[in-house]
Amino acid sequence: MATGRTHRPATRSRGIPEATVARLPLYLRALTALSERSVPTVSSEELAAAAGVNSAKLRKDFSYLGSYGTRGVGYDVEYLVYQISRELGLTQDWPVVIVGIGNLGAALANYGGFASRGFRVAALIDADPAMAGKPVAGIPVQHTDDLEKIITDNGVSIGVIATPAGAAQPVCDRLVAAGVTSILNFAPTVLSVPDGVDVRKVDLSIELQILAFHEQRKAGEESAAHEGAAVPPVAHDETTDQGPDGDVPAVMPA
Amino acid sequence: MATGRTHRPATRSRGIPEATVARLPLYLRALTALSERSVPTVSSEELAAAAGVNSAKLRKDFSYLGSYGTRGVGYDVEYLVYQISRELGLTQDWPVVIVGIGNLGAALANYGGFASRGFRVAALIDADPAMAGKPVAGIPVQHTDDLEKIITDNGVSIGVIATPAGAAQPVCDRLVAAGVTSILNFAPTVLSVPDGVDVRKVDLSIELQILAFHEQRKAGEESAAHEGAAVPPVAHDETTDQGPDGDVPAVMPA
DNA sequence: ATCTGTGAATCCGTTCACAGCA
DNA sequence: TGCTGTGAACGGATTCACAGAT
Repeated sequence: MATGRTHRPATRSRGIPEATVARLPLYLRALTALSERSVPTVSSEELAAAAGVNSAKLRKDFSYLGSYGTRGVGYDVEYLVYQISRELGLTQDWPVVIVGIGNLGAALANYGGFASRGFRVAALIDADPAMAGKPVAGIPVQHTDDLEKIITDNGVSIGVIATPAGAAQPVCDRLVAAGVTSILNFAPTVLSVPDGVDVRKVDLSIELQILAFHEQRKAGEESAAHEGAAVPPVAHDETTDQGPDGDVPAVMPA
Repeated sequence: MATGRTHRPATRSRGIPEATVARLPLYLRALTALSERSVPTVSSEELAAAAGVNSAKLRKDFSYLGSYGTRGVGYDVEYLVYQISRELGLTQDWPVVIVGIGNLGAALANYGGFASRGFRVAALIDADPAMAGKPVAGIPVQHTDDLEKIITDNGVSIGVIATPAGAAQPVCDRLVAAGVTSILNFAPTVLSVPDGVDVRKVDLSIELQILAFHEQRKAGEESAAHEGAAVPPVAHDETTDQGPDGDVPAVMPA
């Protein structure tokens, strides 16, 4: 069939599985690297290796987007970059505000991955009056008082919260009230938001705790070859699967 | 080496599902807050609300740890804090090194959540000689040349990589060679590591891209009330479930 | 001959609903 | 009565394995 159009099987899926959505950025990154090296096509096997997943998963993922490959050959790199970018909504440019310009907020503001992928830091906001006007990453910090105006003036729909835990929910409420519908939360708090607002959470201490769990298990296994009598070293998981995706992070108050 | 086998032995009760492990830190945080307010017991319903999950999931999660609740009453807060801490391996204290002391590395070093939860920043390492000796968060930065010695001297098994993407794999290799077996990677790269080494990844631009996807979908739905004829607005998920919708992380061998 | 696309099988996690105990 | 603990049902995600396209 003619590739190149949003072939939309009305009967079924307009829904790409969440797990697949979470991997698209991974594929996109790998493809972008190939594109920069002017590689014209890539097989599912090669691309999967570059993205850190297995090829069956990758092909299944791509099958949700449509039939963008060529049997016997592989995928056209440029074409796939475009299709995935479009699917992720990166062909437009999303203004983002960062609230809470402490160490982490500053790091985020300076993070180059923003601009390069469809995101633009529209404003930096902090509650400390002493910060107001000070440029961070070339962008002057604005005071929290102007939050609502900043959001509406810039048409911001994505907000990043990098405040201390205690400030996160109030900030979140104001962002949502002003029209933000997607939030990336670095504060170690469970945010409550109305229906229709997405929250993703990044929590450093949680990630470390998960690592500690596995670390402890490894240490225990070294000596504990007993217990039960039939517990092989269980080398954890098999394939090169790197992705935590989603959670956790942190910023902690005193 | 493709088909990595790794039989997963029918792990008995010692095998807590990954998804559950990923939530334990969440419960622990909520419980710690309750503990600080001297709340003696809590029901699955209350604790679930505080952690941002539903109560059935929480009870199921706890059932993997053992029967720590009292029917008709709830869970003893202090006891649960202890049990979960133990399960996560937080009753011991884990020395951690942070490699790459740029904006992000500094933010991580300053992050209070470390010390408070069983982790101790044993050293900060950077490749820039100009940084050497300069204290960040009260800890003097050391040069990459001494990486191996620092790891072994401090018995470090958990490393945090906050370097630019290009430096991540070489740093990772050196960490692993020196004895590190768990890595938290903030660099936007797929790391390859030998079997037995855990890698978790935190990637800001990926999180934003996932948000952009949903954001785009929301925008599209506003006007597109057609298509199919039987596709209700599907307000994403129902309950304010903050979890990363189910993905779990990572372990990856080479 | 090679590599994609995908049904079918399987695995894992979530939710349901109720039995069991305080 | 109230709330935990858990088998069973369910649903989503991963893997398998092969049909189909080039």
